[in-house]
Amino acid sequence: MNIGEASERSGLPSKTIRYYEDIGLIRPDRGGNGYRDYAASDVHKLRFLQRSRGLGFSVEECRQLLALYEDKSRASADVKGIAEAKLSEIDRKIRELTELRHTLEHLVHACHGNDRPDCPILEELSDSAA
Amino acid sequence: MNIGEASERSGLPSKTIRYYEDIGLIRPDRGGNGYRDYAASDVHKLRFLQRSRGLGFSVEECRQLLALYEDKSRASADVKGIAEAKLSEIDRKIRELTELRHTLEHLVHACHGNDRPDCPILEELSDSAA
DNA sequence: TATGAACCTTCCAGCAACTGGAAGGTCAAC
DNA sequence: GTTGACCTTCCAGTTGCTGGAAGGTTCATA
Repeated sequence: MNIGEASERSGLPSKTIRYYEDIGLIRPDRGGNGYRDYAASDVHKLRFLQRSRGLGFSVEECRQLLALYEDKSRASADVKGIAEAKLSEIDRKIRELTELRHTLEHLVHACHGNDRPDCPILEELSDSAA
Repeated sequence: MNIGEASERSGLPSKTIRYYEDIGLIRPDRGGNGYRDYAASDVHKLRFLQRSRGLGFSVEECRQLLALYEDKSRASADVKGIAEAKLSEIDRKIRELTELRHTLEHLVHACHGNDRPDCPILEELSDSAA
């Protein structure tokens, strides 16, 4: 499939997809006309990149995560080590997002007053340092 | 407190803290010597920024999130609207992270073989489009 | 009191990860 | 065969930092 369809299916702009090719994250085939030709597996990788980038992983981290799928014959200690590091990173992100969610939800419920002088959540936040 | 301590407490490099001031995210006091002077509330904002940036929110989105705390007298419809949009965004991120976690965990457990020719998770991934 | 380390300041340059636009080739339909 | 929606490369600009130079401040120790 052409880049436009790959873009639509992956949720990434064509520009970004070409950029990912530039930096060696994906290597689509080329048709006789010079057009990039994406396989279904390419789209999966692109979707994967779209998600992990959106979740705050750097491109280099995404490259590592991607390698976990692609590099079938890699030394398993390497793979395991990287994967486990990423797993705890993901767990941390989930925890932080959950906290952020609670804070925000609390804010919405507690501070719905229109011209309320002080917001209770602000007091709370000022104390809950950590 | 000076920028060094604010950096330590917030987990953000001093450089980044100054940059956030440049683009108007925080406005610390200045001492007679010209040094920036951070209050505890500044550190809370910085920690908040550190987290939300790490979770894939853009600086502009962080500015909005921050406004939810700071802007006590804002029209409540605005605040609620923004907050609710952010809440569903956060929910999506949590869902995606959870999926990513499962995939990765599956990979670690299923593909621990050293020179295993094919990895079952790869087959699975190739099908589970969505 | 001075000297050195460890802070802080501004400014400017560079990098990461896109993003937009120009200039031009391809393709399918009418 | 031409129009419009694709695609191509290339180059410049933006965002969000990040490093380094050049210099001022503070504080402990000689």
